Amino acid sequence: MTRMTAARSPYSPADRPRLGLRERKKIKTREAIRAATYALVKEQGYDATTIEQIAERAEVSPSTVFRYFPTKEDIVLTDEYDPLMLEELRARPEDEPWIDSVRHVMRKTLELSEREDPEVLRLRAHLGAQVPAIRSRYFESMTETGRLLRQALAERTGRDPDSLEVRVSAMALIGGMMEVSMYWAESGFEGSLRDLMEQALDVMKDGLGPGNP
Amino acid sequence: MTRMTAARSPYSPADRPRLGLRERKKIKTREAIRAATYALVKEQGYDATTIEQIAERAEVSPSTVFRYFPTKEDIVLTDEYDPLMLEELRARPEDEPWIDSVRHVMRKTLELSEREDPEVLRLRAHLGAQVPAIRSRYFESMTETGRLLRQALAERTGRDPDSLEVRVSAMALIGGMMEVSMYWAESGFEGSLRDLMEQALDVMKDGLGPGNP
DNA sequence: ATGTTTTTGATAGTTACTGTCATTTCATGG
DNA sequence: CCATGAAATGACAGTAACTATCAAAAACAT
Repeated sequence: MTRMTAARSPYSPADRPRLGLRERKKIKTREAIRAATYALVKEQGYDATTIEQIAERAEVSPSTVFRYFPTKEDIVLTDEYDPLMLEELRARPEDEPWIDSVRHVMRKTLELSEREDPEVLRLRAHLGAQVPAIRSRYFESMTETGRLLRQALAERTGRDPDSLEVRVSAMALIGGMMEVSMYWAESGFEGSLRDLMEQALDVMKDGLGPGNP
Repeated sequence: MTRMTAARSPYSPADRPRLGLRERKKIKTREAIRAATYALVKEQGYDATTIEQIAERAEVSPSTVFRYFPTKEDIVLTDEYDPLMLEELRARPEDEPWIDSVRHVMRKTLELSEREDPEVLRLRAHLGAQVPAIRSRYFESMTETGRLLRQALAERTGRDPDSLEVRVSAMALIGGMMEVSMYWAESGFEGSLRDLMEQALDVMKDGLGPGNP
């Protein structure tokens, strides 16, 4: 956040339109749609909430909702953490074991997410555990995150990012992370997600061999 | 298959209606729907194929299609291997490392599947790689398979099947297996899926640690 | 053959999503 | 401040996957 390169703008120092009215409105609309969705979902549940209701509460037309989000699931799940994670990942030392890099990146991302909006993280995990459609989309988006991982893993181990080994390792990790989120939601959000995630990483690091302790 | 407890039936030994006309028709309808779907998908692609077309070709009404399969994706993906896998898994020696048991079970299941219908396995992998909706459903069904795995893993390692460790291990493995299928499809079905799967299991067994070789 | 139960098909409805086009809203140069 | 171009919006019509309901048809039991 606050990553807008403020840099000397052509405007006088104090006042800063920075974003045109159009852009600001777009952001507001996006937020309005998301907020409306979160509220309605909390009130009625996900399935019972229709796009029409969301549009009404957000004071836009249904068309506009679809213009901002391709699917209903995306309204709940869309975020912008991937680029941040990538940045963070690149910042890690070259010789660090990749799984430790992942650990750091995840920790940072979760911290950030929890600081910005602790509700959302929980709602997502909860819906991911309950609603199949959401879980699916959730998995898809983690798969995309997994692609970033492949890149990093390949660089660290000097292997082809498209090799079976790299792909399987990355995806196994994604699967594990996914399950952590489910576990967290299903156990009523006891304990911190970060701690659970670190435990999970320990398990996977040591391998799924014999008595993987 | 052929697990129907044949036991002394009230019929004379030679002739065996065994399944009433009703049951036989149901099986035939089911197969007709599946066959129609596979054919149409091969001709036109998945998205372009509608339930109406499927119904028409299978010579049933759309209602009936939905009565047999809850979703379009299920027509493509539904199978009955899970119970077989469970059986197979229980047959493995108690003291075998669980991941080796998985290896054997997967090998057997893939052999069987390839013997019964080599086309289907490929079509599924292909669609899983191409069509998001199918991939999602695919993942869901593997997740269910993962639950069986949890049980077995727990028994072997004397841990709670609902513990984070067990759940993460099982799901990581599922993620890895999922990726194997994608890999296979994306590389044009080169090599045998079984070999790829075994490679993947080796990778995961050794752990996702430092330079997981 | 007849009464019962199961399966089917027809029909109507809901909802997520797509495509198109006219209208409105912002941006910009004079 | 206004005219002109560009972007965003809303209204509308359409598609397709599903759901629910109910009467007709098929299989079963006696």
